[in-house]
Amino acid sequence: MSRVAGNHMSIADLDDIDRSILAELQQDGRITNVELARRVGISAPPCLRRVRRLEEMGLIQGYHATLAPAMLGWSISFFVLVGLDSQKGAVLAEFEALVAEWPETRECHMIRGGEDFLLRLMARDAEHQNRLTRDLIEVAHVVRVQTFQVIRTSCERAGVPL
Amino acid sequence: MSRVAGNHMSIADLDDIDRSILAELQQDGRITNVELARRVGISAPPCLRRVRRLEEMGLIQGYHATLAPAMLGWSISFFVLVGLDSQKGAVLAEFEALVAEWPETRECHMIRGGEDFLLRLMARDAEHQNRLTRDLIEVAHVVRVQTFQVIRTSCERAGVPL
DNA sequence: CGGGAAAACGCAATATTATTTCGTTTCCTT
DNA sequence: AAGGAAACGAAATAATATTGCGTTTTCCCG
Repeated sequence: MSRVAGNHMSIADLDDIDRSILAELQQDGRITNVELARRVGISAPPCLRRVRRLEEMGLIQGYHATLAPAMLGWSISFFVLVGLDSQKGAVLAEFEALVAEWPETRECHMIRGGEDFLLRLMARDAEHQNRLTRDLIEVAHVVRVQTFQVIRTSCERAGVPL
Repeated sequence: MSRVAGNHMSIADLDDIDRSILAELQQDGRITNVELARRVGISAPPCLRRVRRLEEMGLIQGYHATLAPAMLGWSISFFVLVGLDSQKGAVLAEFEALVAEWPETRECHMIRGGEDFLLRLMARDAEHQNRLTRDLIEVAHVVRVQTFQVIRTSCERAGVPL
C-alpha cells in the first residue's frame, strides 16, 4: 500500500519531512526547490516530488503574494455581522452568491453564535465604506447589520499553526 | 525624477504593468518570472527588476503557500469578540501581546463598533476550542467574550481587490 | 520645441534551478 | 530472509534566473 492511493488523504499520510515542507512553503512560498530541499534535509528531486504530491493531494491549495493593502489604496478593512430574516437554504445561498460578487468582499463566513454571517470587506475610503454598508442593508432578507471597523491589526498569520 | 526615490511610495508610482504583475503574483505566487513576463507583455529581465522593486517598496510583503486547514487537523475556525474593562494603551498592548503568543491565534484586530477586539482562532476539535475560549475569559481585563463559530466559508479571497 | 540625462527596455551570455532518468537503498510484507 | 514497492540521490538535460551592456524611450529643462 502506498501513500499515493488515488486522491484524498490526510495528516496521517504525512511524515516529518512533509510537514517541514509545508511549514517552509507556508512561511516562504517562493523559496527555490534547491533551498527547500536543503532545509528539510533531502536532495532536490525527491523534495520536488513531495511538493507535487502535496499539491495534488490538495494539501497545498495554491501560492499567493501578500500585498500591502494601504499602499494600494485600500486603507479600510472592516467586519460586518449580518442577520437575515430567514435561515432557509435558498435564502442563505442567495445572500452568499450576492456578496461574493462584490470585489470588496474578502471573506464571507456563515456563523453560529448570534447572527448569520460575518463578512470582511475592504474599502478605499470612508465614503466607499458607507456606500458598501448601505448597500448591504438593502440586500434582500438582511434585517440586521453591525459594523466593526478595524483600527489596527496586531496579529495576522497566514494559514495554519504548524 | 525617478520612480525609485529611496524607499516608500504608493500607487501613484505604479503603472499598468506593475499592477498586472501584482495581480498575477497575488493569484499565483509561484509563477516563473519567464511566464510572468510573458503575461504582462515585457521581457524577463525588466520584469524581474520590477518584481524586486515592488518587494523592496514593501508592496509585496511576502509569498505564502495556502494550505488546507481541515486536512491538517485544524477543522475548527472561529471568531471571538472580546471586551476589556479598560481602554488604556498598556492594557490593550498587553492583551495583544498575550494572544499573539498563542499558536492558535490567526488574527487579532482592534476594532471600533461595540467591543475592543475581534480575534480569529483555529482549533483541532471542539474540546480544544472550549479550552481556548475558557483561557480567553481568564485573561486579565477580559470582561466579555462572544464566540462565532464558522459553519462554512463561502468566500475567502487572498489580499486586495485588483 | 529640441537636447541631454535618467530610466527602462531587451538581447545575449552566464549562473542557478527545475526536471528527468536511472541505478541503489530502504522499508514493509509475507 | 526474500520479494517488491516506494523513496532516495547522483548525474544529465531542460528551463529559468540573473547579470552585463548597448539601444530605445521618457521626461525634464532650457
